[in-house]
Amino acid sequence: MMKEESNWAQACDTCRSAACTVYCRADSAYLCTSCDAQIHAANRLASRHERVRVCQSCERAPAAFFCKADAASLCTACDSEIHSANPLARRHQRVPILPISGNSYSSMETNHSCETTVTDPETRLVLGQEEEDEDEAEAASWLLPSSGKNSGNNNGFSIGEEYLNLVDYSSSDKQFTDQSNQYQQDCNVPQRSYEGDGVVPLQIDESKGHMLHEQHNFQLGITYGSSGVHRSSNESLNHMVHVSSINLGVVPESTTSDATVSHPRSTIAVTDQPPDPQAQMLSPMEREARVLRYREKKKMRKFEKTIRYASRKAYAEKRPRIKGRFAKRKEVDAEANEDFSTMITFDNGYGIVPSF
DNA sequence: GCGTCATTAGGTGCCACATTCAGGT
DNA sequence: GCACCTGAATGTGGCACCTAATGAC
Repeated sequence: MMKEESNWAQACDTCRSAACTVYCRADSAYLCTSCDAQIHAANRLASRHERVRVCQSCERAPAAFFCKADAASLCTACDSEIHSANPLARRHQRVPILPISGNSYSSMETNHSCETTVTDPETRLVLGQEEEDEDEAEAASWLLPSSGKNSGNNNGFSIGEEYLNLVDYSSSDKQFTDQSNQYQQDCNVPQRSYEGDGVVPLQIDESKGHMLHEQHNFQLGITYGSSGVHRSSNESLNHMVHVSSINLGVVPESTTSDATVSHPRSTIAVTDQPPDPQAQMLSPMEREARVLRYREKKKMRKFEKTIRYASRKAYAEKRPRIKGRFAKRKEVDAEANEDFSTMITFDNGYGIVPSF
């Protein structure tokens, strides 16, 4: 398939002028936000097309997972690449990205922010557009222009042997989502475990939750046991909760629970197509460079701390501390008095009158 | 529906400590 | 190449108090 020349991102199959943001499985087409909204709002049938967000790293393949720590949607290849880089990255919790259906971007918002839930579909669309514009601008800053990278439908990473894993990964991924769905149906809890800040699958039976996470990790090619780094799912999850909530600057709000992913189905088949041969031309150095740029960008964007209440900040700054911890004013006063009396005694010993 | 009061959850900065990483031997 | 040590870098917990949100009336 010939694509319009673009230096860095998969072009929209419809307008061929904007970078694609979603992949429509029914149409087998990569679409930009506006075309997606236009096409899938045309009629009821079209509105039921399932779309998945395009990988934010390579921008060339449908995203399969959302990394909560990095706040990024990643295709299987990028996910595997990035999260096998180091032990810390391995701990990032990723959840399967559910397809978007209907003419809204609610799932995107769910995946990419924990901000106030917008119920109005039109407003959602606008917000989605703004977000996409930001994403596009962001992507331009870290994606490398490389020859022949806009000619395929898949991710731009050389996968080679990895692809073999990904095929299995992809097929088993469906198992994963099917099991997840089955459980949700059994418990009548719609997508509870994918809730905004609720990184920990709160209501999942321990054995099932463990099984699901183990399977997920297995699919991602992550092995904990052999290196003695094995952690229980609870342990790792608890760890990730803190990382994600602090490092991402995600501020839980009262409306967070409303951000539940609402897709009735969660079938994911994002690696159906074989990898684009040209996309495999990227050297390991280029891949690493991309990953590094991606991480840098995410770090800059997400690690900024958000101050919601300046008044609280002001109080916190004024608040007395003992070894960095907030201290009770009484204790501080008592300590100050003790110091004061000690000082007086000490000073008096030398016959010096303290001047306060 | 509106106002008042009580209760509660969560946000805030800084430091000590823990953990991880890199480099040297 | 491996193990061990050391210092640097990074991540995390915990504290008290105040405010916003929430519920009851």
